[in-house]
Amino acid sequence: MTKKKLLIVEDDENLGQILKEYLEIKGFDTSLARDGEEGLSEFNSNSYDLCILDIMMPRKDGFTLAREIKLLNKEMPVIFLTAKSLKEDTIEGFKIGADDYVTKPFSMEELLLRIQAVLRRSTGTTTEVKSTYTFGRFTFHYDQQLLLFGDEKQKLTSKESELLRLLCQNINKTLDRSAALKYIWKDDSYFNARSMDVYIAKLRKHLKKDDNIQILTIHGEGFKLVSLN
Amino acid sequence: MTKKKLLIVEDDENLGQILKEYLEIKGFDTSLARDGEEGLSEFNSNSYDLCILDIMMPRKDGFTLAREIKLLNKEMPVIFLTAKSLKEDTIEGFKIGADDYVTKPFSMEELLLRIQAVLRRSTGTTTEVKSTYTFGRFTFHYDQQLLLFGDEKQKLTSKESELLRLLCQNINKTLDRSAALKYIWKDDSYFNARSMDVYIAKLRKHLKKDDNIQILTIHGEGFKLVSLN
DNA sequence: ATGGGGATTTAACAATATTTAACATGTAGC
DNA sequence: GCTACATGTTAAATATTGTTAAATCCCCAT
Repeated sequence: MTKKKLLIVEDDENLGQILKEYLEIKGFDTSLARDGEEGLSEFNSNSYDLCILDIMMPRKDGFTLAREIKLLNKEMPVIFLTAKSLKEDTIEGFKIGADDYVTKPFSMEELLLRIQAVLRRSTGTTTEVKSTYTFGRFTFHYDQQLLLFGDEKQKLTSKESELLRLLCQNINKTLDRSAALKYIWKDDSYFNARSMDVYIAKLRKHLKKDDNIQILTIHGEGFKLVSLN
Repeated sequence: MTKKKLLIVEDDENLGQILKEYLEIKGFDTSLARDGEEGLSEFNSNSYDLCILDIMMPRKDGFTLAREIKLLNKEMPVIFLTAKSLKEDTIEGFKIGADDYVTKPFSMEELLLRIQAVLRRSTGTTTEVKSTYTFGRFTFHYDQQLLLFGDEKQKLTSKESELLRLLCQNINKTLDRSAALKYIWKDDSYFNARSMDVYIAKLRKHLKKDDNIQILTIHGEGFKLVSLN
């Protein structure tokens, strides 16, 4: 059995370091990021089995980061670290889909037990964040920003790729407008929303080669990439 | 024989986890949601054989969740978990259509027996929440928001699709106005109710191609999609 | 630094979806 | 029949999304 990969995002240097060392001794493979932004790019560049996120962090808080992580991988297990055991915080956390919640100060043993519990229950369900997607007669290489249709190659722009990836990652489910905007455009504003609409149009144009693939509009909510057959 | 799928909705992390683990050992395939909202979206995205719902939960209580589940699948077996054995609670529960009722604290064995009993009596009746409905000469693809009549394709809007799905799911039965409003419009208010009436009119217009299909008004209660022959 | 050229955003206008309003009709209870 | 209230119907008012093109931004080669 291979080592489980943990992503720790914690802005307190000391605590972060202690966590990392302790968990590595306990046989995990860990990465440490210092804030939400760094955490997201770390998450994007490697694949993990579980994320441990501090809530209060500079640049991007743990809740926001968790939402973005779940956008890419709904099943990714997340454990939050929080200073206070505020009820609202807890509720907000579980709304996002926290798998567990640890209130500081906590003992390393406690955290370890919770990590093991979460991993035990989520074994096998963990969906990797892929970089290649197949739907209908298309193959989409996110890495290379390339959309293949048979032997036709279509080069995509960065924004097109980002958006198509989110749609693929949520195939046959509704991709929330606001979540996608915050993820790709970093901000849900009027103009960004219009920009997104323009990109949806571009993607629809690319995808119209296959009738079985469609991007549906869910009015007031978002978009859904649907694949028949 | 394949594993039965159970949906557990319980906000107490400990109890939820214990239930999940115990029932999995007993050979069930289980999912655990932490509150009513999460429970509903879980229910919507997978198909289950039985739901075990706690009553007192944040965001959306078990009764409300049960009503919404029954809206999508009247036959879905439901077992309620409740802290107190309040008479009103029990009555309210059975009114909704509880199949059983377990008062905390309870033993795992007791719950297991009840689950098995409910499953035994409901075997085979479990109606899947489909995404394609056929009635009269129509075929309705909820996923694609598409209503087919022979080779005529009618594209539906999101709201039309949501409403038609509820009607289909309750075909030849009365769809409760208030329940539908809370489900689709998230809120039963005067204006939303009028909006719903407008959409009923739209659907009637679409459905008038087939005389054998009608949306009846059940005054003061709701609407009923009836299919003759 | 400068200009070309693709990528992205902004703008303007069109088309749809949804809600609100106004008025008509129907139903139940008295 | 009369009243109160629920529903039917249609159209106007809003809000959201679609579409296209111009304006801007950004990167890179010169």
